[in-house]
Order: sequence, then C-alpha cells, then structure tokens
Amino acid sequence: MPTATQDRSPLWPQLEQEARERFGVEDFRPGQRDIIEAVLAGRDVLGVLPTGAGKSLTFQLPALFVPGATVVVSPLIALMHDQREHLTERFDLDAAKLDSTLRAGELRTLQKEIRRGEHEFIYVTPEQLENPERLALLKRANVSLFVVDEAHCVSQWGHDFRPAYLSLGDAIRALGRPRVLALTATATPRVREDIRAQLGLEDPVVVCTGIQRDNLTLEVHRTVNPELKRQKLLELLRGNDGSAIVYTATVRKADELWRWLRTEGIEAERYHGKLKASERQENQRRFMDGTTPVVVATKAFGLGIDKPDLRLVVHYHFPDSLESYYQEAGRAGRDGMPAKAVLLYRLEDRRIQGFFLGGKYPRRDESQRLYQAANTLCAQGRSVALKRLAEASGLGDKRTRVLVAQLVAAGVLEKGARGVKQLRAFEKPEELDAYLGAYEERHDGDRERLDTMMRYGSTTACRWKVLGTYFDEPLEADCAHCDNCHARAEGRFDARPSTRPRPPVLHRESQFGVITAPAA
DNA sequence: CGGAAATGGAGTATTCCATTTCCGGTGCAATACT
Repeated sequence: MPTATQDRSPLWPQLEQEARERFGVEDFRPGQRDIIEAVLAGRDVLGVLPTGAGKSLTFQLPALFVPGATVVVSPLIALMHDQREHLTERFDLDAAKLDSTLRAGELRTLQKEIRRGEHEFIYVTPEQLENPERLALLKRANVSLFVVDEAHCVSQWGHDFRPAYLSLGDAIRALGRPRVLALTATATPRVREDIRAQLGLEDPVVVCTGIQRDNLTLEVHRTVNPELKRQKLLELLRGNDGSAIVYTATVRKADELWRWLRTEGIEAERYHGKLKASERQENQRRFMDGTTPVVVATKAFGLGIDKPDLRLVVHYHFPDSLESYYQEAGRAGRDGMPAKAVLLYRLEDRRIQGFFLGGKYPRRDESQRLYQAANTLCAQGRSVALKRLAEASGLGDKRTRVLVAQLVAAGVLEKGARGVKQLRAFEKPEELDAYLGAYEERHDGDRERLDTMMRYGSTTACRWKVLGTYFDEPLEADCAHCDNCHARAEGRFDARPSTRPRPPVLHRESQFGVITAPAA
C-alpha cells in the first residue's frame, strides 16, 4: 500500500479557515493533514492514529467540502450518541444517528429529513447497514464519504461476535461506492490487510503515525501465584498518584478484585458487560470525572475511553494479543506526562485466552454442515432465509451469518432481500477445501498472536522494541523506558541469560501413565 | 487448562482430603414481559 501523498488541494486555504473558525484548530497534528488531503482527492484512506490524536477532525473537516452526506459507522451506540451531540451542540452541524433505539415516530421524521438532505453526518451501526430499507434510505442521502471508525473491529469482531462487520463492503458498494476512510488506533500489517480486503478499499492511502511513546514506561512482573499477584497489584495502586485502570480477563475476577480492593481501602469502580447499563454509565462517569481514581474492568472498558491524565494501567491477566495489550495499556499517559503500563504475568493465564480462542471461529465440520444445508435448501434457485439455514445446519445465527458471508465472498451464495440464493456450487475440491479451512488459518494466526503476547511477557529484550517490531515500526536503539532496559542499565541481567540451566520440567501423564520428574 | 465450588468417601466426630464439575469476553437488535 502506498503512503501519503503530498498534493495540496486548492481548497486548502478555505479548509484551514473552517478548521480554525468552526473547530478551533490552529495547527494540524501529525497525520491529520495527510488524511484530509487524501480524502479530498477522492482516495480511499486507512488512517492509523492513536486515541486523542484528533481522528474525528480527519473526517469532520473534509465532510464539509464534499457533496452529499457523510456516513460514519461506529461500533457503539453510546459513542455515536456522544459524537453526534458534540457535532450538533459544539460545532453547529447537522448530524443524525440511525440505530435500534429510534422509535417509529423518530424514524419517520429522520427519513423525511434524510430525503431532504438535511444531515451532513449520519452515524450508523454496522447492523443497520444490513437492513435493505435502511440502505435504501441512505442511498437517498447521496453519500460521498463513508467513514469506518474503530476500523480494527472489522478484523477483530467481524468473524465472530458481530458478523455485521463483514457486510460493510456490501453496504459500500450498495451506496454507489463513495470514498472510504477507515480509522483506527492500532493495526498490524495483517489487520491493515484484513481491513483493506473486507471493506474493498481500492489502492488506499495509508497514514500511520508512530506507536512509540516516550512518556510511557512498560513493566512486566512475573507473579507465580495469585497471592503474589494481588500483593503486587496493591503495591502498584498504593504507589500510584492519579487514575488507574486494572484490566482482568473475566467478569468474575473483575468483581472479586473490585470488592477486595475496597476492603483494602482503595476507592475503585468496576466495569464489565454484565452490569446494567445504568450502573456502567454511572461507574464510568465517576471514574472519568476523577471522583474515583481506580476502575477494575474487563475489555468492555475501552472504546471511547479517552482520559488523558491516566497514570497507570495494570493488566491482572494478559489479553489475547499485543494489539489488545497496546490498545489498553496505551490509554495511560495520553497527556504526555509520565505514566506506567504494568503486566502481571503468569503463565497459567494462558488457559483463559486459550479457552476464548477455542470457540471463536467455525470449525471445519460446521462449515461443511452449513454448505450442505445451503445446497439442499437452495435447490432450484430458491431464496432461503438465514434463520432457515441456521435451523437446517444446527448452527447458531451468528455462526451462520459468518459462514454465509464467506460463501457470498466466494461467489457461491448471493444475498437478496428475502435471504440468500445459490449462484453455483464449489466445482473443484481445492475450492471446497479452501472454504472449509479458511478459519483454520485465522485460528492459527490467533494462537500465534497469543504466543507473541506471552513472549512479550517473558522476554528480556527491550519491550518497546518488541512492540515496534510487532507493529512494523522497528526501533533501532533500546528505549530506555522499560523494565528490561532499566535492568540492563543497572547490570541486573546475566550477560547471557539464555545459557543458564533451564528449570526441571515435571511431566504429568506420560504416554504410559507414569509421572516422571527429572531430578533437579 | 485451572481455580472454586460441589460432591464423595472414609468411617462414625467432625473434619479432611480427593475427586468431579462447572465456568470463562466484547454489543446490537428484536422480542417478550411489566
């Protein structure tokens, strides 16, 4: 993919004026100008900018200079709501939002407004774009810019829990192929490629600002048992002057730690997907406005969280990949002041992530079952509803949708208003095999990412270097602001750590059912 | 896969240990209830 162009649009002076007068922006931050230029030039763009780097401006500003409406796809209704309010109240722009919370009356009003072209911005959930009526409505808005906010969701969520993300490419085509701007805070080359392919971006301009953060110190503490872990956590929180997030992998652990921290005299909120919406909102508010300094949360606490003065992010369990880790840990120190990201590493925590990985993608036999069901039900060119396909194959709705999307992409099925139709069958066995095995590759990729996450936890190398390599931004010198670099500077590492004798391994259940433990 | 909780066994009182079982993230949308 090519990098940013430097052509200046003739509109630039007007643009700068608008930026100043409407948005109060005097100088553009790194990356912003390149993205805006490319969008105005009618290019597809993938922008990788960190949280708080002014992503919104990169579509809000050019949207005012292109004809027709700008559609913004957002993963969370709450996020859409905030952004819309921001646009209408602070910047005096017309923005609508289209999601399931609209009542029938509100929807009718909105339909009229959209037909009259009243809205410059229309925020939608990906699910809405699967609905043919909504798509028809948006078509009337003459969409010339299609923005995908938090675009990593396309790659991270599309294939399992929010399959609507797999249909964005279809929606873009249905809207007459407006230029597309995909925005995210982190993307490895693999994720970038996934976004490009899923959205059908054509020769996109890629704008990446770096991932290195000099004010953020990375640390890993190996904690060999739960008690040590808790003590370390307590020590970190007591030693921290400012706000902190503690991430856990499970809801139960989040609740448990939250309770325990409070008995230890630490003021904390909790946040996870099992809480009622009202409680989540209230807890988040108290953390964001500084009433409570600590929040214990699962990964549900993430999107849209921009608290610049966050001083510490602790991971009680490591997440599923370095992308996730960097996203979560990187929330610390957005204000540029010193901050710390600490991982409490324990080898055993792998099982939790391993468990989540296990059920994530369709297995071979499931893909087979769906394909067979489609073959049977779609005989003689009949249209079949997804629900029927799910019933016939015995798969869940979500899984069915993921697999249908895969078959649509392969040109085997076609989506219509009344379900799917079969266009052809897999002709060659290799083709069928590629379909059946498509998710095995993804699964292997995910395992690898988990392994890389664990290598980060156990490495003695510079941690920023590890991250740099992972995100394809190799770092030449060591960072001097991670625990390993500190340790090396203080001579606390052996010259050649890898040559030390390895600890004995306890083999349980060898193939003869004997337990052997090599002498230490 | 591992930790917590539940169950079971041994053996006779309460308890203790071993084994088994269960559970585990993210949200939208549509639907059935008050």
